[in-house]
Amino acid sequence: MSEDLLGSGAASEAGAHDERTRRLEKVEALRAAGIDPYPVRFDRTTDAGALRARFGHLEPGTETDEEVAIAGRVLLLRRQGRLSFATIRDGSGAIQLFVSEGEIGAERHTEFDGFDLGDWIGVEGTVMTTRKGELSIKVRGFRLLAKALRPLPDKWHGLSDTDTRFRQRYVDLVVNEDARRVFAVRFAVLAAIREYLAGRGFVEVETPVLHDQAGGAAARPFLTHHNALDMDLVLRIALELHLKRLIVAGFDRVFEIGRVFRNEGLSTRHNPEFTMLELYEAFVDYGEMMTLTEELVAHCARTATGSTVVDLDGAPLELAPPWRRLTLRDAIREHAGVDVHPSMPVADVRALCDRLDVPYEASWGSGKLMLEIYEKTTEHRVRGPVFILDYPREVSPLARVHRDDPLLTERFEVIIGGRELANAFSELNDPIDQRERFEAQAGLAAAGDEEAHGVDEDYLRAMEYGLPPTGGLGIGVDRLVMLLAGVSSIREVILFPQLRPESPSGGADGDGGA
RNA sequence: GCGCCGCUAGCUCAACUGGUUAGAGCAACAGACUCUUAAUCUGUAGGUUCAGGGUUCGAGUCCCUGGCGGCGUACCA
Repeated sequence: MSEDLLGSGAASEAGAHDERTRRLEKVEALRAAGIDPYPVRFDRTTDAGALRARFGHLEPGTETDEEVAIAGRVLLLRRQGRLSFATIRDGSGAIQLFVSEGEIGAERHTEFDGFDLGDWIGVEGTVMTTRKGELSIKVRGFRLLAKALRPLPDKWHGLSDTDTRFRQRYVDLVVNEDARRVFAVRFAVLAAIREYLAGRGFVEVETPVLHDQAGGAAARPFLTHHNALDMDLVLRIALELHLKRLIVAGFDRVFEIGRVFRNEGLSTRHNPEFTMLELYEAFVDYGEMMTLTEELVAHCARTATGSTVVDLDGAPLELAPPWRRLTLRDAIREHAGVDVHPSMPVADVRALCDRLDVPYEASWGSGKLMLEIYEKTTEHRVRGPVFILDYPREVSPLARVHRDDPLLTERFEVIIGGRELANAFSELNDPIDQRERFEAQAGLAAAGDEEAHGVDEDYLRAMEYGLPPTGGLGIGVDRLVMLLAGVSSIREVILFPQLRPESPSGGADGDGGA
């Protein structure tokens, strides 16, 4: 009978076949002996972390009367004749099992030794420490909770092949301590953001992922289709326009932490779906957004890592406020040695681009050229943290015109380690101005710019009901986590990053975009 | 998209300038062992060297095509 079992699943992975076969035979043997290898539940009384917290300071060689039941995955087995040690781990940490033949008898001890690395087991016994002081559970009873059929990777080296690590993240997280650490940082950052914003009166909301029109950012969207309505939809590329509708509705402070989707290339800094934090606060301008940003990031750093100092490219970087504030114009002056302003004639700015070796397109105005000069000469050299202020109006269709300069907007980006971490502005709340900006964007779209989008009439209608003065902020959560966890690839902070399909099937995937 | 680099046992890695039967640790299997902790010790088994083609007396190694990945670059308000 076992032949059928063996033939079916493992055929494609001949290498693992022997080990898998062996374990399948154990499953059959257990069933034959009336033992369910996949029982329905196990009632544990504690976990490894709680035991460590409570008994972590027991003297070596201590025996207690504390009876516990605990469950975990077998990670290490040290069989030593009539005494066995095992290390199991649950969600809170690892703990050692002390399994003595004198305690449970030869037959049960042999059964215990039949467990394989990777199996889930539940045990009961008493808390003790070994002579060397290792906190352990002296096992009185045990049972298999789930038989693992596949062997875990090398217990010391773990998995190193990045492809396998990302495709089989469930294995990566079992065997690679650093992967677990990075995601612990991520989850702490998310909790810290919510805690900080809740403390300041922000309400967390959820807005649609399926949009009938892309907007709120410059990016190519993913396309999809709703069958019942027979209409094409796009996956959102930003949270912005719905959140500002909610400010119109009368929410003073809202935020959303949500997935956005951009149909772009993959890199160490880009995944096609990623997590944005966007927040909007009525009656304030981008000045308050700066204060909020530096406090929020410092709070996240403290909560998730215990310090406001992170390692950036091998050197410490202080994230505690206040951060330097520098206008875009001054930043360019500082790093590129030229003075640019959107009021300059296009020909003059083009001449500067030529001099600085910055490529450009004929359709670009002075504002876009200015931004391009910044991005090519300055941004990647800024270590930060620094607020870069006052971007050209031409490249900021949702930001309010600067109070002192009609060609600029009240907008800032946060740069840390040469990368954009946040983007914020005093929101544009003049519906007439907004319509003009949308129409300019629509013109670009009509001219072939696939990242520009058309006029969002419903958003304009909302604005016509009155959007109060508002400050808005967007933070790339994945990049924030990268910074705080000290990793250089966005794939390290996304549980299941986008990869090519595993099987080289005869792909009918000519153009993924459409 | 383009360029460079990589892919060897289940896992982590070796294999000189193209040269004998592709090696080692972990995992596995058989055995010893009641305070180990990457347990240790003895023995055994385990390979389509990513795939396909080519050059050569001889290919893990050189060439071509393809697959997957990494890095860089392009793209990325």
